[in-house]
Amino acid sequence: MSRYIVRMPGPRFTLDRSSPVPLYFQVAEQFEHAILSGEIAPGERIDNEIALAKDLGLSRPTMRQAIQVLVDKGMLVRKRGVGTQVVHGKIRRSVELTSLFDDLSAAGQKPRTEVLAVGKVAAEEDVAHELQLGIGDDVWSLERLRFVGKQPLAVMHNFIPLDVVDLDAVDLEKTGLYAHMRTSGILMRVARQRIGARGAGADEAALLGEKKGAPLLTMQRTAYDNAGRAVEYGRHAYRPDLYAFELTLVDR
Amino acid sequence: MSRYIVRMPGPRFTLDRSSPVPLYFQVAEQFEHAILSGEIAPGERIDNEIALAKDLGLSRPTMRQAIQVLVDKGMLVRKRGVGTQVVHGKIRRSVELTSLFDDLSAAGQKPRTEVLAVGKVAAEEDVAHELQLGIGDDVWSLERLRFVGKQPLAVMHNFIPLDVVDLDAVDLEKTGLYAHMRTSGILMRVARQRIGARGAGADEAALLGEKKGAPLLTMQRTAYDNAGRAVEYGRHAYRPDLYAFELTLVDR
DNA sequence: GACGTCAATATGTCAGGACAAAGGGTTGAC
DNA sequence: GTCAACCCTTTGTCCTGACATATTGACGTC
Repeated sequence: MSRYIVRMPGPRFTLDRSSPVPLYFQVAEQFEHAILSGEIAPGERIDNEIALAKDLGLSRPTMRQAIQVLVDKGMLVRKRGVGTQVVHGKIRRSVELTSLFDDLSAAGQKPRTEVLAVGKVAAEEDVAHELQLGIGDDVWSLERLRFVGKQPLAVMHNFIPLDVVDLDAVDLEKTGLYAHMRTSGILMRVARQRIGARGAGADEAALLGEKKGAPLLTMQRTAYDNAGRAVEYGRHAYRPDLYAFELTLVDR
Repeated sequence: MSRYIVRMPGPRFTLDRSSPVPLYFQVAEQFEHAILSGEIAPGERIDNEIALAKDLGLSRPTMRQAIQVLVDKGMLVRKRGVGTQVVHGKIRRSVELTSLFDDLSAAGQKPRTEVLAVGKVAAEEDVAHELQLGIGDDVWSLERLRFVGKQPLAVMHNFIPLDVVDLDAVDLEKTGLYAHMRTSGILMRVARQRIGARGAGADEAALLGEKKGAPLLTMQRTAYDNAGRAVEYGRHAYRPDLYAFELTLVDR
């Protein structure tokens, strides 16, 4: 195993060329850590690509690729003729292709799920349209109520084509829908989301402990796999006092 | 001017090497067009990078860069050992660093803006915190009401540090805040958004033609420039029957 | 002293080549 | 007939090298 330790003006970087982790990614990771820890301050300029590449024993394209990762994350900004500088230390993780369950788990909370109904139903027009099926075709319908602590947080209604997964023998109160789909070999690559708001219906209000007509945050999501096949369509409603969507935008 | 016309299995691509537009971008644009027009169908596999590069008279890195642009947009998916295929023909433009004004203008609508109040106010705690200022420091405060057609769509309240722009001599009913900031040399590169919902207050309700307590879609945004300086903080409320946020997520 | 010009600097773009790794299909042994 | 081993295809990673272009600051001229 060849292992280089490089000393730089600011941080110390370690490269492991025997690792399966790509070199550009190793560099990006350590740069990110140095920025997040404040070792490199926002506004500060980092060394130019050529010098960095030379110091680390890398080629310039590889060094550029590493920097590009952080530029895409919105942590660095490049300016031709000037250099590359740190924009902002604490970038929140951008909205990703994860579920509320994942989000809460990552936040260290203990989400609880109550399955209200699972079964096959005939697809209504909008469901059929989103899932690229015919109207009236059978699809899985899954209604769940999500709690955080003891408080009801969201009602979630998902529709899934029958040939994507089998929901019969699954304990969806424990695994989470997305986790189950992933372990079933369904790889979701692209999703379209629509975030809006509306007043709570009577049934939703009862489930969420709100009054009828109370404002709810809504999200509709259609997820597609590698082949462009629609594999999931969900309509969710969140209590706005407990949940909001955060995202970081980067202009490129 | 050298101009090559290349014939391919599917589409015909044109490269202009004398153009200031980068080659990889020219290729990406034409690929995108071919996909959006349906010339290349979703699910279809495109030629491998090496063949494409050869056909177009480009190097493989340049060809890869072109494909990468569309992968980042979520239109193409790469699989090692397999190939690159079209995921989804109609990707909506992802949420970008633009304003509602830009969005509506692009959609061909005629947005109208009514400035409710402009002036300097002492920053409250949350405003000061978001803009990295001291509590009580003077900031620009701008309240506007946005119409689409004759219908009120959103109330927008923006706060801007005094040293970023001068709002006194500006006709904000015509230009739009973001457009004015751009022409003032303010380049916004990163923004953090938080999307939620709540009930309308009495004043908002009156402005938007809704009842008090009616559900509103809310968005808070803090925008930063190249140097990581906070240049704008906005609190907006939208009528949910007229507006929603759409975004496309790509898992990478 | 003001202004235009030029050089230094740094990123942007592009070429061409090499090997590694993953996925899928084929072939072969049992 | 089944399953493992092998090979082919294609993308992933990395290298060296070169020129273009935007920005800044220094220098020189007027």
